[in-house]
Amino acid sequence: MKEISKHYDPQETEPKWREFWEKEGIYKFNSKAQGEIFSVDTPPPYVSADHLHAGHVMSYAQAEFIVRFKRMCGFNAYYPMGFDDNGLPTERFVEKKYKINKSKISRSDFIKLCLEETKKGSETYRNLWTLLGISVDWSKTYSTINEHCRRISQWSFIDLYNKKKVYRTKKPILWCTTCRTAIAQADLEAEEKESNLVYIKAKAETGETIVFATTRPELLPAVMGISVHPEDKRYKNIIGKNITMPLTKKKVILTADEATDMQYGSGVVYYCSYGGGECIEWLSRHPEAKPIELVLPNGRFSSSGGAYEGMKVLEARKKIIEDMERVGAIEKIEPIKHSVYVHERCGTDVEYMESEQWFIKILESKKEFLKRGQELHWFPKTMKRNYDDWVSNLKWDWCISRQRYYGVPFPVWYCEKCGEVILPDMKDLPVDPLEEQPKIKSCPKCKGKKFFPEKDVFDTWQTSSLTPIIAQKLIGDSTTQKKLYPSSLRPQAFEIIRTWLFYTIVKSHYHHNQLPFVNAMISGHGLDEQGRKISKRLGNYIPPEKIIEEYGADAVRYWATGATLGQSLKFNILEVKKGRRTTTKLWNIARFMAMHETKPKLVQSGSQLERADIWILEEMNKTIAEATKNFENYTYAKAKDAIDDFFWSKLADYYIEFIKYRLFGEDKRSKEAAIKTLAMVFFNVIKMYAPIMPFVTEEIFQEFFKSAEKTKSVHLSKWPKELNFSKKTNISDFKDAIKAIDEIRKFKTEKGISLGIDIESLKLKTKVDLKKYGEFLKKAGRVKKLA
RNA sequence: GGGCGCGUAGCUCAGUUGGUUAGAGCAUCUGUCUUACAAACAGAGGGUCAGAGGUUCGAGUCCUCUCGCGCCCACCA
Repeated sequence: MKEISKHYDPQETEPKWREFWEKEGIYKFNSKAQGEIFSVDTPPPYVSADHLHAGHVMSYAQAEFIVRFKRMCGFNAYYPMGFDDNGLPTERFVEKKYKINKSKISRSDFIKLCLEETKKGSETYRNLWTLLGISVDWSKTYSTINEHCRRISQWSFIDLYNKKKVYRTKKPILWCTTCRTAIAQADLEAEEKESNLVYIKAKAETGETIVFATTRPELLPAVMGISVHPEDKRYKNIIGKNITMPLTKKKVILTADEATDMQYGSGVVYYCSYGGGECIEWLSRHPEAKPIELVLPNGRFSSSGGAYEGMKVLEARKKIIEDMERVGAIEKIEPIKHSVYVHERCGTDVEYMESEQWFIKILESKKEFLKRGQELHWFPKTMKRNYDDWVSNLKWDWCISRQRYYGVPFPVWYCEKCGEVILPDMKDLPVDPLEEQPKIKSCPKCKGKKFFPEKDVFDTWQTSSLTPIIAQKLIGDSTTQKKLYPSSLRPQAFEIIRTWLFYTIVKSHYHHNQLPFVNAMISGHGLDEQGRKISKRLGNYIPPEKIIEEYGADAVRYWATGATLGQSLKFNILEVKKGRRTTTKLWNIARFMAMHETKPKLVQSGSQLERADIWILEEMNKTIAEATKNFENYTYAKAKDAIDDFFWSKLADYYIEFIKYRLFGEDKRSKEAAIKTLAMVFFNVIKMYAPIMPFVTEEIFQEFFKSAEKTKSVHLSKWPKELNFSKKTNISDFKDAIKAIDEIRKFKTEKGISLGIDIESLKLKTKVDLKKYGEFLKKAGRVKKLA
């Protein structure tokens, strides 16, 4: 027998198996392989996340436990990998990294930089995922900016256009003045901010002074109207009268509007274009009012701002308050805290402005989306509430056009003469209308011959909402394609339910009239050891590569297994260390087993099994049942606990001690039964740990169990089933024997006697059938006489 | 303001449909190099299960309220 090293060293073994898996294509998808397909709609991470940390590791590892489990259960796993590398996240990243501004660089240079960063980013990911042993099929990858994805994204747009789910219109929209683009409701984030509620005095034509309160006094030049509640007695007599604004001297009519809250401020509200969603709603009830374009796309005041032209919003606010104070138009200023919407990518206060944009209709189908949410299997169930809340509260159709550079272009031209929308042929996709002309020679509507391109690009989610289709179409043959949609599993984090998950359902509903995936597994966040969010800014993380280098990938994965689905998990170096110790322990048991040469041909019949053997086999069966159930429910933390408990406390601490006297004894039958049982049980332990710790289990499998199951890798071996063996011997009283063993151990420990030393005699307090267990207790407990 | 989740040993958490002295790991203390493992093993101490009230023969577990923490959502100008 060749020499087996005494210590398990992940640094040495892990690279070996990484190469082996890659070379042998262990995780390669084979459409002709047996087994039902289990397909994963892997989250394509933003490649702009150049600082990968434990949080990333956690969320991807968690999904991966399930894939490995399913693979061992005989499913044909389809586990591709994607990278989300277009749109604002990448642009923002490049802008920050190179300190550039979109307006000061050419579009093509900018895109070039983005592509470079994208490439670097995906390599960073691939390296870490490989280190971690994430079992994706690296021959099935996509990036959301590549041709494959552009084609599908543009196809989706045209299909929705044909289905009348997409429209273009000019209306007030959400706008980010920093990113200089329209954004969608899902891109908003509420932020609690300090502000001032300014009470402004205005003169009514009747001579009375009327006071209204606002947090946005700078929008005074864009005032559209002013309202009170129709029942408000204080103002009844001046409804319908002219009100003159201070400074601008602009006159508006005081209207009655039921939406006005009599209790808030002075009970008078002024509406301007646009102070917020409420102004837009008010406008829809008061068509007589005229919006004014005050804030320009760059965040500065237009000429409509008069004296404030060219100022940024906050400057103008300061100045206008000063000016009003000077003319005595301010009654008082109350400091308040209120939540304002900011753009989640850059934190800028969101403006509302009128603009022409493309939208996907979502408001009209809320009910259908809620129904889809009901059809979906949520893990954990409570996450559905999150989705329901979001869908029910939607207020805007999905704005998909972005006035940006780096993204999938709209496949759209317009007729110069009549403005007709010209779309390409599906077969010509993807197109870049900035680079090419439409194939048709003249406008079908007006026969015009000149066209101009749509310059906007898609919202990044317009493409990533199609990942199940993108993944499906990576496979060529159509028979397999059919089996790949919908995906079996969508693993993702909770904070993108309202975006990625929701938008994917929208698309699938419109395109295919079905769910895009059967199960959704929602993970929480990885936090730092104090429970704070991990971020580059706080620097509160150790690079995962460092941790892997020190403790091994298995150990890091072991930590990640500890999370409850949907809940955040604090990073805990002690758990990583525990993982490391588990690999060592597994290795040691393997060595022990190998000392007693055996082939895990495993247990044959019950006749030669002794009570301890039956006990451990029954415990093993319970553990297999428990681990299987929990992996199936995605509660891998519980699966891990069950396996840990069985392995450490039952197998290592008891069973091995129970059989030592037999392994070193004379009775060949008894020895054989013990060896076989040990091999059987340990083999199944290895298999059960395989999804969690793929490296050490592979090492042990290749070294000791290869002959037992004719597969190339433990990861292609069969997930353990409960073992059938003769249950003729009733061992329900074996727990008394264990209690007796405990008593013997306690006795020796308290006397300071080594457990390895035989003692002369002991009178047991534990009630145990000595006729049955006397011999066993004496030998396993190392006591010469028992009473 | 609404919703969801959490609050159990010094720390991190398990506690299934309510049922005997509330569990684990780590940490602490004591002992042991036992023919796999001292990166281990054996043992010990440690908890008014956030607080109050209620239902019940019986509550960490169910109900109500209070306090604290986290998250999601919400146009109050």
